[in-house]
Amino acid sequence: MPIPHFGQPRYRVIADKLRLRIESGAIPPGALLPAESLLTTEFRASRGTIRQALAVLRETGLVATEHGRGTYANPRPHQSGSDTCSEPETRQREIPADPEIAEIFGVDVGAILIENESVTRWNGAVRTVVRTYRLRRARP
Amino acid sequence: MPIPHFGQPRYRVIADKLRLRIESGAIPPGALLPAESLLTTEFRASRGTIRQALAVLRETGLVATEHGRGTYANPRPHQSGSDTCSEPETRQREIPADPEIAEIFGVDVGAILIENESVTRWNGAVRTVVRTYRLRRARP
DNA sequence: AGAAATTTGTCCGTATGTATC
DNA sequence: AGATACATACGGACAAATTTC
Repeated sequence: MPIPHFGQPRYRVIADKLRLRIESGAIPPGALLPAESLLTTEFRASRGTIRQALAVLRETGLVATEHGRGTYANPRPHQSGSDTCSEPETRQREIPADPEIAEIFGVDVGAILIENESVTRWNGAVRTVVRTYRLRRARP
Repeated sequence: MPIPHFGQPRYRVIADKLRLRIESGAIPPGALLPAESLLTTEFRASRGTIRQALAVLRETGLVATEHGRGTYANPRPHQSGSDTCSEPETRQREIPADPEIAEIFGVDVGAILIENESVTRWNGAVRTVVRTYRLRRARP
């Protein structure tokens, strides 16, 4: 028996309540949200509705979900005093295409690609490595 | 009787097929996609799965849906001239670190990294491949 | 103007697969 | 190996917006 949704959809109401908990600090950054199964009993909603609510928060980047682990609040640490985020260290080089990336580009294995690499550190530790590949090609 | 989802989830497969129809021009910009009820019969999938596939295309801006009307293809080409730039096709996977990237992160070779890959096409041809690497969250 | 048909939106319940602990 | 947690998928029901007759 579906429960009617007068006015605001239930999943938005639930999303708002969860957002309030995160923004108020009741669920601190990095902390795990209650499991979906718990949220179903707390909000008396089906799991599909709970997942819809979490999807809203995920789209806005307020939470991140990992398979088998759970949903974390505020995965991006906010800027605060002593944290140091280094300027990205970048480099460019030319490399031969391995079989996998050759197939993506639709070129022969070993074809020359231009790779841009950007390394970002956080408090000294490498946080992300971004590599961009493109074909070396004549200018249009 | 739920159908198991080996490899690619069904909704992603369906989303890819629909994207192909749009990018190939089989469904021209501004045109209506088949109704969800039609797609269920065509792809032999439940409506929920169809809606999940459409949600993928909606997130990338490839389609827009209006209540009571339908789902429109490519409402805003947002690309000047005759060039067509597809929204990136993304995927996430876990890979063992090769010696080079292991050194960057300061981890052992073979350590598991999370790789996000985004492929952007231009006029059908692959333009850029962006790969972002990060460490898998350490156990709490 | 109004009723019916169409189409998307929301919600429920259930079952099973897959990843993590 | 078992328990826990998220992911995918099915089917049904009703609500709300739009179009059609």
